[in-house]
Amino acid sequence: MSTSAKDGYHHGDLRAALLTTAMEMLEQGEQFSLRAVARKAGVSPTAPYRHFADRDALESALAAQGLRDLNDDLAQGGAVPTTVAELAELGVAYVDFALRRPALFRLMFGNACDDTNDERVQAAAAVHETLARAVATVFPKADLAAITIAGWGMVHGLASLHLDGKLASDSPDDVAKRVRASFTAVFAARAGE
Amino acid sequence: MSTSAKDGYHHGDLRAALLTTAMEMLEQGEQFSLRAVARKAGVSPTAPYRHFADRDALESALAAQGLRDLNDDLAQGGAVPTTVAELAELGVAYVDFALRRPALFRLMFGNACDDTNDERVQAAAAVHETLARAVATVFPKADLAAITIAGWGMVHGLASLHLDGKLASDSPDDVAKRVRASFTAVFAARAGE
DNA sequence: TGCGGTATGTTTGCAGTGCTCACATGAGAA
DNA sequence: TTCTCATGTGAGCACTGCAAACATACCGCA
Repeated sequence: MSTSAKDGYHHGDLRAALLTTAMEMLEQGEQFSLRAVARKAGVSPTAPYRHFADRDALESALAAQGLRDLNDDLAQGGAVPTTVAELAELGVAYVDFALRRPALFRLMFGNACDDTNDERVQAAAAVHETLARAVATVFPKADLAAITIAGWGMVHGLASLHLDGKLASDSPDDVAKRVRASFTAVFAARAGE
Repeated sequence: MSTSAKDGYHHGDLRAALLTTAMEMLEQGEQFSLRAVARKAGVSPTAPYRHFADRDALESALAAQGLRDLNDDLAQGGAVPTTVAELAELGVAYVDFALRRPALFRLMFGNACDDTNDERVQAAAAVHETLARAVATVFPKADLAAITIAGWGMVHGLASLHLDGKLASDSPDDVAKRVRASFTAVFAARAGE
């Protein structure tokens, strides 16, 4: 039948329901546990184990979804940046994502991610590629790998440090300004390469 | 009496013993819990509550110690860097710390740190200042705040991304090379400012 | 020297968690 | 229609953080 819930013993599409329920809890900053997700989905405490091997598996699925969402945010508008200023806006979007969805961001980047051949690894690679494509357009003559990693690192670090309160961040606007300032400080010198 | 353990009912200096025990567990990658720490310290499961309000308090104390250790690593040798290459070695040390003591690094930077007026906040500020001093020496004419934050962000991001497996890291040497390459890619253009 | 207050450690107990295993249900193939 | 097996349930184990109430012995004070 359809993917919507049904009233009977069987749910219909519990896997999807669990994922959306869990994602909602993350967004709202609620304490996250397999049992709590099951409870909120109106199902027995152990039902999730039919769809996820363990808690890590659920978290990985959420992280993969988060990486895809982040990638969508970065590709927002569809246009590949051509100037340092436009590249900086990619950074702003990255940090903004982290601050808007902190719990999810921590899930995406906060644990070892040793999962081999996972949708999660692929989603992370897609983010990397989006950033690399942007860097390649803005700095066609530069060392692509080095600049991409440097830029990703910087943006990711700014996001983490703000998220964890290591950099006082008053308003979101201030944070965005700081991100732009970092890009300017670091990349302006090589504009046009 | 002294700070060493004693055989009797009272421990002597349980607080310090708990901290070192917990730190050992972190270093060895063991699963960390208040009860496990108490067990390993040879004391009842709830004894730690006499010295730490809750689990968070213990973690904050460990994080503060970790920040101090990191700061020591960065100040290693005592000499303030004067060239971009020497500045890059600060970055190498930072990333190296994260990879050598991953669980501790996650404690230090992985949670909200909303603790006001804490030794932890102070320790984080000390790290910031060490980095700022280095940047000020290498780039005396540049925008200190912007470059410091950009550099800290980059280094911190590289550490996090490596730690979480988002950047394939074969050997520690490769990681160090990548960090140096990032510094070169980003700061070489403005050497001498 | 003896005494009592208090910091420190213990015991008991509760609610919550991840996870396993035996069992129940019913949707869909035969 | 029947039977099978994916999907959901329930009881239960070991563990966790944390809160009382209780035990001990170190300390200052008379």
